[in-house]
Amino acid sequence: MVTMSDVARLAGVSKMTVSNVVNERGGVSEPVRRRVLDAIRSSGYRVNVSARTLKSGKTGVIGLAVPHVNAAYFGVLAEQVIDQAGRRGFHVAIEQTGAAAEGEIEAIAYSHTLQFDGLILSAVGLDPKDQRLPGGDFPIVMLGEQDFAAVFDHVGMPNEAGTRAATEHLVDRGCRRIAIVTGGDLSGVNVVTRRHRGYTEALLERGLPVDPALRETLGPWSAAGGREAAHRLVDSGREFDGVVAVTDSVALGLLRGFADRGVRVPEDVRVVGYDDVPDAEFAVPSLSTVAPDHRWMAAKAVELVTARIEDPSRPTGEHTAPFALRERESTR
Amino acid sequence: MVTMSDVARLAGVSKMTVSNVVNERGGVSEPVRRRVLDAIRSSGYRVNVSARTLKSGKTGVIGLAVPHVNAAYFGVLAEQVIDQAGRRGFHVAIEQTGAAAEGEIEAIAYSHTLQFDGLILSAVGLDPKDQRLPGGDFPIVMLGEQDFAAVFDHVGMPNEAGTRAATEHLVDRGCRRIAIVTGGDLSGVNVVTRRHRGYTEALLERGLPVDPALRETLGPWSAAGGREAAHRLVDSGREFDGVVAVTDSVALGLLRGFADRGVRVPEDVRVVGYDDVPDAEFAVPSLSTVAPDHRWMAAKAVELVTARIEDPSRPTGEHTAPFALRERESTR
DNA sequence: AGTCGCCACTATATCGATAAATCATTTCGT
DNA sequence: ACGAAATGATTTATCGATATAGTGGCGACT
Repeated sequence: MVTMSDVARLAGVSKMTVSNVVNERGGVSEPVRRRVLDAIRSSGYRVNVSARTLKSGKTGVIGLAVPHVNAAYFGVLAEQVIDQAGRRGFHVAIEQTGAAAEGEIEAIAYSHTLQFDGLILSAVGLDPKDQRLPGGDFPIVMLGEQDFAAVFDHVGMPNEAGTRAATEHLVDRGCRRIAIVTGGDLSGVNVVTRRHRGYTEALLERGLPVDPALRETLGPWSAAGGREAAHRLVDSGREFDGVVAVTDSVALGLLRGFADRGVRVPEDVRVVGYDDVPDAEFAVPSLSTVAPDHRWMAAKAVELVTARIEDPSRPTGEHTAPFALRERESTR
Repeated sequence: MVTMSDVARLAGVSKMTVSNVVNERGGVSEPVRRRVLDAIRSSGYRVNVSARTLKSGKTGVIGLAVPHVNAAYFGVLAEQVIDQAGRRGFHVAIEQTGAAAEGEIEAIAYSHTLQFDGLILSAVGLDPKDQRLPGGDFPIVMLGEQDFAAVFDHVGMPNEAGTRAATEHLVDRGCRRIAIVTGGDLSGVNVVTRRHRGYTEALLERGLPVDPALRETLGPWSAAGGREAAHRLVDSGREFDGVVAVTDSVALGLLRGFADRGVRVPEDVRVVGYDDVPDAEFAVPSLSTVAPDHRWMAAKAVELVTARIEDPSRPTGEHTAPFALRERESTR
């Protein structure tokens, strides 16, 4: 392995000068600079990032911790974050938390040990009051779900507004008995309750009753879960002409489940999802959905985490992504 | 920041003893071990990975470089690799290459500087003869696509066998004019030509003609590309009763494109894909597809890269994943 | 002339952990 | 009972880069 000393010897200068050239710090005359660059090229030298990190305390890496890398919305997010971080000279390392508080705490702890400069955490299991949460000493941006605004920066989705728009859209299309397929923790303030509130508010505003029987809960927010929920909705004989799904994965599962039972979408039932995953556009029927601006979210998250890396004492803030309602075949 | 020396002072031992406790190296008496562990707990000490890496030369991190993190099959792969690597005590850092030789070379170079212990590279743009490729000095496992078996370990997909099985399946279902939707480099030996060969071989074996007019090419292997290909196939008036798609993404696009034109699947045309992405099962109609064993591939790749990390001089090998044909509604 | 300031570069001391060598003690074999 | 081996802990010398202080030389200003 070629070290900086080797290059220094080759160029006939001190290794500090090599360091200055490598890091473009200036104060090096042009002929010497050229000699050093030549020596670097001919020796095939590469900086040892561990050594640099050890001395400087900065890694140039931002951690991105998500519930499952194998989830539809994750790819969109990761791609944007990698892109945005790259523009600011940061690399991104991806962690998987398993959608549990355990894993999320682990990711935070690991961030310290691996010495990420900052962490973007898409937390779903973590409670804002969890005692294992670190203080404000490490740059963390919470993404998408729970609201930790008091302690950390938070980039959230338009949960209530989005679901309200989705529900209103169904009403506008003539739906009168609108079901909601959701699941998880229905107490406190979180994604589930917020999206649920958007739904009830829209119904009340439009003068429609909120029927608890039209709330179908599911376990994992997956296509498989959605499919089974659709089966239960149909098989139970409940009457409904529209469904709001908590995510697109679930909505795509619903489409499948309705197809299993011979229920036509949108003729018999209209369906609207949330996320605008890539597949939503290509489903049959294509899926109407709430499309939060993922690019905006990624850009904001990276902006916040890099800002906090530079100035750890800046005040935290709460930011909500804009969204659009994509009207497609499933509500036509 | 708490260092090992701080812990040593607190426990009244040398820092080497602390190191021995932290790394479970043994040779430490139980009472001293306990004292050190207490000191670690009370001080909140965490090892500094940069320092450890600098000295030991090992990072405990395996790089996983893929074309786009935002691709259907990637999630499945990444999840498996993370899981398998975790079992062996490695973490996984994900890189994005942008599906170009440039990015792939970059990923390899970066692996050195970030000092990954090894790299699993899903190369699509790189030529096996590229001069920028490093020698056998760094543990690299090529995944999925090109065949670099002479220089690197390679875990491949059953390209020919899989597509042959898919094509034969269509024939068994009564298809006689089977189109193939593919794209990219049709010369040399790569995914495209291999899958294409599986298709032609199956047709010839079953005594069916190979009609070049039934080969529809596309640009990016995406759902959007598949959708457009379906439009072209239908609008051109070519007659066909089955389609083999080069990937599931393309196949899902085909389903969408046929729906646009009122072509029924499987009644009018049967469709089979390749990959068995999670959505294939939930599409309407659900997609018949070649399902390479992703878990097997991930396990093998991790096994190979860790083996080479331990013994860099071991001979390279070529490994092909087993597969299953999932028969679903699109060919029923 | 003196000295102040600047420039280009060098010397030295770390950053935090660990491999290898060393040093006390015990324990053991014969 | 004495040397050999085993045990438990410490010392020392790095790993490769960089922050900081320092050096010599030269022009400029008073």
